[in-house]
Amino acid sequence: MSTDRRPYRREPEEARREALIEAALELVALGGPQAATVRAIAARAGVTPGLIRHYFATKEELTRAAYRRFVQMLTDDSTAALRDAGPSPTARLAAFVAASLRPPVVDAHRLGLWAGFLNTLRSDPEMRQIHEQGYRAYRDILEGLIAALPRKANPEQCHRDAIACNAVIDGLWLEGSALPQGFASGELQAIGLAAFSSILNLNLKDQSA
Amino acid sequence: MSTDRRPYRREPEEARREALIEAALELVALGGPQAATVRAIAARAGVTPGLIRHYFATKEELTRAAYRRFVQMLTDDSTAALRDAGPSPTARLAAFVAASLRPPVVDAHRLGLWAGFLNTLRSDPEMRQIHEQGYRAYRDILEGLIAALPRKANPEQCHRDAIACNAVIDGLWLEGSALPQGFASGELQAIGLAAFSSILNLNLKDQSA
DNA sequence: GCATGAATTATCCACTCGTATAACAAGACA
DNA sequence: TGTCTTGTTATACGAGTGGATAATTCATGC
Repeated sequence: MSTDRRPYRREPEEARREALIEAALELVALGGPQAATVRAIAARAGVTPGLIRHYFATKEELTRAAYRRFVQMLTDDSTAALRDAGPSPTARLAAFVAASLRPPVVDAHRLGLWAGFLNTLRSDPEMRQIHEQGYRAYRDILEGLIAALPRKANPEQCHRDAIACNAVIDGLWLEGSALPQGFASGELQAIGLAAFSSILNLNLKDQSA
Repeated sequence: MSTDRRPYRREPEEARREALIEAALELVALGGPQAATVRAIAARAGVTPGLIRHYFATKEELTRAAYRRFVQMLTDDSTAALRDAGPSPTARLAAFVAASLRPPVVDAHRLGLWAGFLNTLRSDPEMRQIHEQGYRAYRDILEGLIAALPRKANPEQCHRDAIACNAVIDGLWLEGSALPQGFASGELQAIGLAAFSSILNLNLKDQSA
């Protein structure tokens, strides 16, 4: 008798983990954490449910890995712009801000993810820790860029400025992600640069890459 | 034998509906939609699960009623400040902005609610409609306040300004709600008023109530 | 070819969810 | 005080889902 078993390919470990994490993130973004069931994740990743436990001891572990990756993505995409930026501190900050306020960082999908995970953080302390690490890392980068600016400002001032600037980015990010049609191309970045200029008392507007 | 049945009081219809809606909102805020089960809602409202169907034909109906109330709350709390504001258009706008950027509108609880409902909107068209009605109502109020300002601006300009100003409020709201400790008392409102002043090219900062 | 372990299949068990219904009693009204 | 209405409780169902597991099979590198 023919056992019509589903054909499959053996993938390298990293690729599989990757695919599972990716699938989990997509599901959370689309339907919240309750949509990211083991079965749904497996289906979306193109494998069968049993396989998940081959790579992750428990579903929580997968969830955490997914969230870790999400947080990482946010900072990575903003930081990537720094590589191509010149040495000028002003230009580097401008590039960072601009990158944080355009796709793929600004994206409805990511907003959905963010919202989906938000109240997961309340219950799971480990998730919360991942969150806070990521948040701090992002703000530290921003604070470093601000501290390098050619202006008179002591460390405390830089710290407070970083908090305010971070708030501006977060707010604009939310707005741009929630209402993609509300802003013309580049408008969000222009608003952000203007706000930074006014907070930091210098001109970033002509520095954007 | 003694049937130790739970003692209870008969409440007026409105009070019960109110309590159930309130309980549902609290649960969504705390743990997302998946936490707002019929049983949990009933427990939090101090009744037994069966009662819910006495007031709401289905759970969806309760969920929608809850969301309707949430959306209403957001605009109501901002609009309330208009009642005590003077007749000056500038002062009225300032009062509206300030009210939108302080508790109880700015509140971690409300952010949790907002996030919890976000990806419910995607699946349920009726929920989406409630959302859009509420959003438009809010922005219409804002646009009305802006149109009343003593300045040279045609309706199209007012419309675009309203969108931008709305974005500022939303962004700051998010930021203030997510990081309550990040802002001193009144700081958020000050930032908002400054941003409005710059967008609308007039001075709102000395108008706040 | 053979051994290895990645991937499949099938199933379990517990639990939760929303819903339905019948019995009960609180409070209004006579 | 007695009776009626209906708000409220209690109980249960039936379906479905959740994550987890154990055994089986076959793709692949050596």
